[in-house]
Amino acid sequence: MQQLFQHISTYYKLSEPALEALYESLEKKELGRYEYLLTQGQVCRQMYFLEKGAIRGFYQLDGKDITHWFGFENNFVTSFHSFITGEASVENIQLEESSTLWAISKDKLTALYDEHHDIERLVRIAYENYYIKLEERYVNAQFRSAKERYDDLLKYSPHILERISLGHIASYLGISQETLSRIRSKH
Amino acid sequence: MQQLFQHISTYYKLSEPALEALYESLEKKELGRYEYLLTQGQVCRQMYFLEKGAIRGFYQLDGKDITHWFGFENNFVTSFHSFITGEASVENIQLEESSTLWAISKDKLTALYDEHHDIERLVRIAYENYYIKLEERYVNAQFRSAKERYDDLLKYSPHILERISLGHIASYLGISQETLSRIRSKH
DNA sequence: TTCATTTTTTGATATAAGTCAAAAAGAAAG
DNA sequence: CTTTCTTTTTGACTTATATCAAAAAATGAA
Repeated sequence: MQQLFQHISTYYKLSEPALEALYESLEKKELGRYEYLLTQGQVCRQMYFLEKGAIRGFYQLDGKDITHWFGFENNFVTSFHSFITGEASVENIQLEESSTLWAISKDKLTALYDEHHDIERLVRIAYENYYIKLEERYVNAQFRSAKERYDDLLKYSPHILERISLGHIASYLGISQETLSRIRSKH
Repeated sequence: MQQLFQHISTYYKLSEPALEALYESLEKKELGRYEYLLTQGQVCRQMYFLEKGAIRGFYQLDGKDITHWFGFENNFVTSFHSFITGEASVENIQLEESSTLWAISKDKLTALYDEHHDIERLVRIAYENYYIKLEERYVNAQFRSAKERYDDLLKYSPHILERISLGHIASYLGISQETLSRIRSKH
């Protein structure tokens, strides 16, 4: 919890009453490796803050898993599409490591927006940051070669390489596992 | 202006005083084809609402233009990274058609957040929507073939095909112009 | 209309990356 | 330690897409 509060203060400094209300709305979850936070078809009604651990989001395409994001310490994770629209999720969220999370329901978060302008500000700022990160990821993914994408990962997100299996990383990078293995073998 | 107000009401219904304050902060711009809203190296201090026209965002890679987004009627456009961080932009924003825009400066928008909680809510909701649209675009871009990406564009954004030159569309789809031409020739 | 410029198409060839199959290496279980 | 199962690597081959070059078509100006 301390860690969550520490992290969100890098986005925006909440007032004491807002922090207190937020505290009241959060629920701690401890889950083991390979457990699911969400499976496709469900509506995602929770937003999670990942205090410790690793998580991936993936969906099925032609019978294969496509991993399209990872979450680690200090990340907010949810199926954004489902959480925002209230529609059934097309993605699955699975733990890659045993993890400690803080969950808040959409209803409680919505209520907090009404009661505390600064919580809505914090979330607005968080969305801004998540938006530009995604935009960067998009540009890197679409307009660069497999090798360049791997080199970027090595440079900017080496923790992913240390904690996630090659198959999932290859999928995340949008390349085959064999190609990734070959790229890697030529340092 | 009517159109902007109409459009934002699909996100969230603002109070009368908020609408009035927003009205006071907007500035109308009419620009011609090929004019620039922003060139790389500048800090983007404005957010634009595109009432009528067409716009593209692109950056330079190995001497070539890479078009990574288009804007049309009812879109909010800016260099999000630069606007949000205040850093110099790596992208250029150029008009594809003569356009009518409404501009708001970051300073004025920030002031509006303080004065009107509901304007911050509107923007938070807009970011949510833009985030999930970008996420969809990301998944489509990275995990599908050139043909599938083109078919998607044809299905979901046919207006792009009618209004934008093939070279820019190919760049947007992350494929060469020749390949796009060949895909298209086989209906 | 005619000429010049830009955009799109077509052809030949090269290359990055995928697929299928099997071997090797690593991790887990008894 | 073996045995088993999973993950990673290697090899041979295929395929999608890029690149380079030139022709054709479209657009725009005079």
